[in-house]
Amino acid sequence: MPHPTVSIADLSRHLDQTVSLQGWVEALRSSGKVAFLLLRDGTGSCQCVIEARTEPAFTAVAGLHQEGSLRLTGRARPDDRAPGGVEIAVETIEVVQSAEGYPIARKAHGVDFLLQHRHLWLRSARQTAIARIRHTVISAIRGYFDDLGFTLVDTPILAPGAAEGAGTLFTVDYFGEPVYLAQTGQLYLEAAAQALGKVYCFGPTFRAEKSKTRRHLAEFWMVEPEVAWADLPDLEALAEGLICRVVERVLGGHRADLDRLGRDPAPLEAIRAPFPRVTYTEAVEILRSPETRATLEAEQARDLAAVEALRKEIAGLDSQLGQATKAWKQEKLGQEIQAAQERLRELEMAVENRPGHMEDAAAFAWGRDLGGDEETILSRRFDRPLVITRYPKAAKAFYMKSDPENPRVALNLDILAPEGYGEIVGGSVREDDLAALEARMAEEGMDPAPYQWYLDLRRYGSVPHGGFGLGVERTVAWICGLRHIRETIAFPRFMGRLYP
RNA sequence: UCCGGCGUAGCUCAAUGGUAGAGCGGGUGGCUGUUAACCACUAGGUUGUAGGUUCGAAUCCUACCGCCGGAGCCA
Repeated sequence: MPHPTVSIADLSRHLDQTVSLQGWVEALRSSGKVAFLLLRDGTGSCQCVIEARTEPAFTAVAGLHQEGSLRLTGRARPDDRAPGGVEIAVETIEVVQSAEGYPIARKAHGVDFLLQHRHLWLRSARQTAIARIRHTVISAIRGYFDDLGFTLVDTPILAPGAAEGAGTLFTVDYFGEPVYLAQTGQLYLEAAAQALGKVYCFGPTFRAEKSKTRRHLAEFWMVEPEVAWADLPDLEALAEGLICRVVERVLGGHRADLDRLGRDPAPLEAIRAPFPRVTYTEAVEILRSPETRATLEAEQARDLAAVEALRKEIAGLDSQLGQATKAWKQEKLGQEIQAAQERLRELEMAVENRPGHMEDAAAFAWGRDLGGDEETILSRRFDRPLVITRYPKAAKAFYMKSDPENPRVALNLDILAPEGYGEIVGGSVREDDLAALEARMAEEGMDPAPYQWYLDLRRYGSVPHGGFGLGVERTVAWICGLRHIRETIAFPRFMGRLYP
């Protein structure tokens, strides 16, 4: 076969040439005189035209189904009627496998069905767009730290004990001993930071929390930098630069993918340093402030108007439904109505809950940890990620260093993604003084014996240091504008889901 | 663990106490430079499970199972 095999992404460089493509059937329409095969190969999609006089190709295409695999050869030519502007005039087809009975149709499906067929769902245009963006997010993260002179250090996944709450860990049998799947590499990374200065780890982490929400997974990926000699402003700047770099790389290379996901790029274009920074104490004041009350009242008014608008929209769709003649158009309208009703339910719930949120916010007591509702209220007041620092010490982990200017608070930071996507970064300056750390561990009732190696880090050349973790899936969900975190990873693991 | 919602054809959904249906997908035939093509025909069901009420249950009641969302907790 003298013709070059090319990928669809490269097709525009082969106009008016005869080329071979190999891939899968994305869509197929065939008839007495002509067949249209939308071929996808992982790099893109291309319409391939098979005319009835082109035998045996025309007969062969009749045996194909959605997601059937094939090789074909034909001439690449520009045509305005083809999606993408280029199509293949097919000369020969080799069906590799017909894919009869492919279960996922080109229509709406329920989430559970799609997750049960996740191994096939991955092929869809939407899922491949997310996968490509996730890849860029990860490579941008690695590039950012590599460019800054960080060294990657892989930390163990099998860990002897809990760094934080032990109830949230998965237990594994380790030669007869119970050990846990790591929920962070941090403690090990602190050791590495004293060896190499600037380090990061990047791997899967595990939480056995029985959370069934669209923000939670039992297995997710987290990047954790740890920096010797760093203070809190250093960490804020490091995290800020990281998020900017990631957003910039996605915007730079994935306009078409974002468009395919229906993601408005405008909120992402607004992501620039400096991010707004508040302390926990200021956040509490913001929550209690009349301005927040006014913002919430404005949101309430806006949502009430949106509820009215949606009701009208649904009524309009209903009347269209009455007039629609084609059955499949009725079906499509019916699905639009359902989607609108779902949005309506969400809005109505927001409207119903808001008075309670307003009361909670107005009465928020210093010392409580910020809950999801408070985070949402705070992040909605800014168009960029919000950096919140210096939480009450009591609400935070034992290894966090106290603020020397106010021992009631820790030198920590959380970063909330905009648009209600929640916490994407959590980190702190670590307690580097041996006596203070031992005292804090005693307060928590921790047995110091298994932590002797960790305490050694304070005995031998202890320095100020700190780090943070950034959750990949939440970041991808935010950047892609996804309703659900489960789409951000190829094979999600969460309560009740182990297949496929 | 708690609160709320939902389980009907392979899929998405109708049927609100009285003969279980439609679209998509599958199959057969026709037809068209098609864009979720179109037209005709066709196959496809223990209405999640178990019990109860009733002349009669997809529909009402009870329990269980499964799924979804939220709270708590977190990235």
